[in-house]
This record gives sequence, structure tokens and C-alpha cells, in this order.
Amino acid sequence: MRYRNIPSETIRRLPIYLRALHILKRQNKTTISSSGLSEIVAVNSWQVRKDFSYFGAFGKRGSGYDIDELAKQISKILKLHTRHRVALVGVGNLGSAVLAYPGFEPYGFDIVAAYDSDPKKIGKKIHGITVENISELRGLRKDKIDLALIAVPESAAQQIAEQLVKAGVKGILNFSPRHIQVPKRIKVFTIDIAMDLARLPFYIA
Amino acid sequence: MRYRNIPSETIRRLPIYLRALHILKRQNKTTISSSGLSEIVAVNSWQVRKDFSYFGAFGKRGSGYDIDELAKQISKILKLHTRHRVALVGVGNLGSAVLAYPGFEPYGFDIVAAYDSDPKKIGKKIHGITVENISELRGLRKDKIDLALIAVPESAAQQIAEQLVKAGVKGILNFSPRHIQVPKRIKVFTIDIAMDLARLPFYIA
DNA sequence: TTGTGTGAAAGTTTTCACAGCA
DNA sequence: TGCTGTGAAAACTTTCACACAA
Repeated sequence: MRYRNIPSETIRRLPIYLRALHILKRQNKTTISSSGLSEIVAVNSWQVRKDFSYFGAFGKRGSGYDIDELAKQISKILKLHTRHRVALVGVGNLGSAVLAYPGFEPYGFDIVAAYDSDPKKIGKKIHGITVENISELRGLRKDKIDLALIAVPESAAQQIAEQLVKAGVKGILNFSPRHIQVPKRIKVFTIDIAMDLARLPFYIA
Repeated sequence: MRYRNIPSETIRRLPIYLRALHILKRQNKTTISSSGLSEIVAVNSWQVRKDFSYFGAFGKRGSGYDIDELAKQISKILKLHTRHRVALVGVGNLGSAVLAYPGFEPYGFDIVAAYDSDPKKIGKKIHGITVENISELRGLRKDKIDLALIAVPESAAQQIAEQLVKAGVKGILNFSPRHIQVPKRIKVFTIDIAMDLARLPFYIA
């Protein structure tokens, strides 16, 4: 198949495989089979193999996948083989938690700038980052930051997104509970934790 | 069609429609067409209509949907018409932010208990909730709590999940970066914010 | 008119089954 | 013998086009 018409669901699963590979590496394992991997991530083994097959043949018949090699390949596909500089906008409860979150590091993300509009926060150092005035957002461009996290109140999210686009940001992870509109070339994922909680009751007896 | 073979994607979208209806209500609107709704949520108008049609005919031809009525219907489908009592396990950076998050309220969720293992936190009041010792988890059953949020470190998540299941919890929203295994009757959604950030670079030029 | 509700077609994703390499 | 890689079938989801009700 090799690199055409890749299901978006496959792309969604790739980071999950990568996360599992990190865990296996920490356990000093060196190889893993598709069925071994399938147990960790709760995806069928044929689905695992199919997902990888869209990009090439990474495994060895009879023994499985080399963990380091597979992790390298997935990182490359996801463009995580180079580190990414990320900005955070909104240093409230959620924003601060995101700043402190250690889970971004293994994927090569560095939060290098944080912005807020609250004068009490501007200039303060939070989890190692000095909070800047939100009016300085345009400075992102010269800092070569192309990803941003939005953790501002719902009412400000759309406006902030537009400023981020103007400042050259190409991808946005939006934590505010609202769909934000941006030009098609910009990619946005929205995480609304209430949305996920809201569909739990449907599934419970 | 009426209530059989409902796409899980439809269920995923229902809370998004509900969120949009809340916004419209705050704007004092009383009716909305499928195309009006489609603009807010970024879903095609025929998809909106199709999604509702799985459950019945809620609209009026010529004028659209009554906002209050539609919100009531969706709430009922999602079983959000009664309020839900929710427990939080893990009151670290992320857990505290979740406790402070105002976005659960409109969907009828009340976080009524919080647990941690850190003796420095136990007994303290955080965002209005007194943190209890994690060894008291079994008390959930008599408190009629059937939903839980897990915001503990990765290494503790599986064990906490098992304790929650023993305590009678039926649905779990897991913020730890690991797939957790539970009996099939229990529903788990995992939100790993690093996973979503990790697929952004793939999509940007 | 305007905008819903819905079968049928098109498109996408998962599952299967097995050939074939180490 | 064990496990990968992959066409083809099955299942699922979206899109279309239009009948029909207010």
C-alpha cells in the first residue's frame, strides 16, 4: 500500500503505539510482536499490522518488530523526529496543569512560551516559564513556534485562535469548550473534557 | 430508523450538539435549523438531521428545531436528564484543575468526592471539596457514585481503576497516559493530551 | 416556500484469511 | 514453525437527493 489513502483512524492510533513502545523500552524489551503490542493498546493484532503496512514493512516474519526501529519509524511518520516548540495561551487552572504536565517531553514537545491577560500573572514564573502579556503574541513568529495550546475561557478562544494564526501558528490544541474557526490550512484539535464525560452515562447500564 | 444500530460516531456528536444548544439558549434563541446548527458545530446539515433521525423526528418542517425541546431530547438519550455524582481520584496539578473546571455543571455532573494518597493533601479543602484518603475508596458505593475521573500518575492508574470497579463505579474518564483494563461492563474513555498534540505535526505542512 | 426525514449510493474502516518469508 | 503483510469481503459511516409536511 505504502503511503496513500491512509485512514485518519490509523493516524489517530500511531501515537498510541508510540506510547506503548516507550513503555516497552523502559522495560528493557527489544522486540515485540503485533499481538504483544495489541494487548497493551487494546487494538487487534491484524489492525496493528495493517496500520503499519500503510507505511512500509517494518517487521521481521517470525520474530516481530524491533522496538527502537519501530518507534523511530512512527516518529518519522508523525514528524516527531525533530523537536517542536509550543506556546501556551491562558495560564489559569487548566493552563498551569498543562505547563506542569511531564507527558509532552517523550514526544519531543517543549513548551517555550506562556501568555495570559491577567496583570497579576504577567512576569511571574510558573513551572519554569515566565508568563508574557497576551498582547505580545505576534512575537511567536520570530521564536519559530508553530504549535499552540489554547486554555483560555470559551469567550476568548476564537479571538486568540485568530491571533495565533496571524502569528504563524500552524497547529492548535484547543482546550476551550467551543469549536474554533480557522483557515483550512491550520489544523485544530479540540479537547473538551466535559464532552467525553457526557457520553459515559449513555454506555452504562 | 428509531433507536437501532446507532453509529458510535453519532453518540460522539450528540454532546457537541448539546453544547451548541446551550450557547444558543444563552443567546436567547428559541429555534434553530439543521444548517444553523451545522455552522456552529462544523458538521454538515444532513449529518445533523441524520443523527437526530436515529432517535425520532424532533424538528418541524419549514422552521427547524425548538432549542429547549431538542436539548431535552438529547439529554434524555445521553441519560443526562438526571444529575450524576462523580468522584475524582488524584488531586495533583491536573486533578485540581479538573476540580475547578466549571464546564461539567451544564451537563449535570457534580464532583462530590476527591481522593489522594498524599498525607499533605488529605483533609485539605481544594476548590470546595475535602480530599479523602485513597484507602477510603470503597466508600463510593454508599455515596451512590457511579462515575469517576482518574488523574493519578501512570504507574498507579490500573490499580486505582480496579479499586473503583470494586467500589461500584460503572464509567471512568481516565486522564493518565495508559490504557487501563477493566471488565467489559465498565466503560472507560481515556484522554491523553499528549496523544492529541502528537498527531498535529503530521497534518501541518 | 423552507427545511425536515430518510432510503439508497458512495466512501471509509475493520475484519478475515492466508500466502510467504525468516 | 511463528509471525508479518496484504488483497478481498464485510461492516460501518457519510453523503446525496428528493418526497413531503408546516
